Amino acid sequence: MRALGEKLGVDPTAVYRHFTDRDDLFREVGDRTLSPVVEGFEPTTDPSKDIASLCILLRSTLIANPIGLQITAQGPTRRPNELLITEIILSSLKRSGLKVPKAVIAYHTIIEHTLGSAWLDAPLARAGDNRLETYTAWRDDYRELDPKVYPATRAAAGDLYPASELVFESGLAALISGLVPH
Amino acid sequence: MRALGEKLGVDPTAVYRHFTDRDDLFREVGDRTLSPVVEGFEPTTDPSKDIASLCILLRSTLIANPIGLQITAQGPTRRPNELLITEIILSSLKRSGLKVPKAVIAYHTIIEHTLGSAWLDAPLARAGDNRLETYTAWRDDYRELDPKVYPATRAAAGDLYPASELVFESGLAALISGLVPH
DNA sequence: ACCTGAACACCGTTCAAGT
DNA sequence: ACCTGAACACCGTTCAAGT
Repeated sequence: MRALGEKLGVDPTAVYRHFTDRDDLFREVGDRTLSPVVEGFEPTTDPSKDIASLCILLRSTLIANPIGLQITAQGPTRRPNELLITEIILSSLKRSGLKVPKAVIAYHTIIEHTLGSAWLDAPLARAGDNRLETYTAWRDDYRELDPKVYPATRAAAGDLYPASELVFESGLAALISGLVPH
Repeated sequence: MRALGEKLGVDPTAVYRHFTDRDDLFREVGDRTLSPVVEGFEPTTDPSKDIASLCILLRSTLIANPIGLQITAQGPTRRPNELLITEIILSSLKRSGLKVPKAVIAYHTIIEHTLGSAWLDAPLARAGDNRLETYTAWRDDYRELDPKVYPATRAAAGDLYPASELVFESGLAALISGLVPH
């Protein structure tokens, strides 16, 4: 709050005139950061494709600007951009032929997968270029494990931590093809 | 740290003799909290079943004691219990017939799904009994949305936020059947 | 070898007072 | 209607000093 005050050229406590507390401010800013998702989304005639492209865009947007991520774990903000994202996913699921109780489970599963992936990948993605070096260092650690205690991990060591986008998208594809009629 | 010191009847700064910093302590405690997963796991002859039961146990353990969750987002701790969980999943995937590059992607996808679900559900699960009341309050909010702007969300309002275990397990089943040979 | 205690450099937030 | 500034009640961590 002090850093924000300085950035704005204003007393740190002036913010409390406009937001009840830090989390309230974060919810508002967090929803603003989602506007590239709503604006960048391009609907097609294929509901499964729409869900996939929206989720990929949502994940990369959250990773680029993770300010809203921690607040999301406390529940839905029910603010405009978040609601529009919910609407796009639910209406796509409806278009795909899913009725309401199953569509809702599919929605929660898919959004949970997307938010979870963004949450796990955000810290490393921020690190930028040394992300690849970090992965290499981890792999080296796994390579030094005792093959008697951890044989499968030791054998897989060199292949651990592939591109996180690949992991996310392969999971997303499995979820969509498992939960959405096609 | 001050609260911990008081609990131990010791100066708050005494901890720094044994751990380099707060995160170091949390990594160690976090791995200890995973021991019920390793000890409670009961292997069968079905690799897919083993992965599912391990992940369900891991998720509920993390939710019951989420101290290690935030640290996990900064990368693997590579401590004993975490490594054993990795080993169980990778060896199950191997048993199922998956070779190394694909097995690793399946591993990351499945563990990401499990950690992500625990992260999203932990705050509400801690709230305990008013969790259901919270869900009801949220549904009421969604029911009041403008049906012209959010038709699909409005129509699904009453069914949103089903039991989080159901959401997690249906996603897990879809992932396993999509990524693991059977 | 381990712990203490003062201190540093921070936090989010409240509230009376200002303009 | 909005901002200021002092103050409260906290943080994690360091480091010289103690036993």
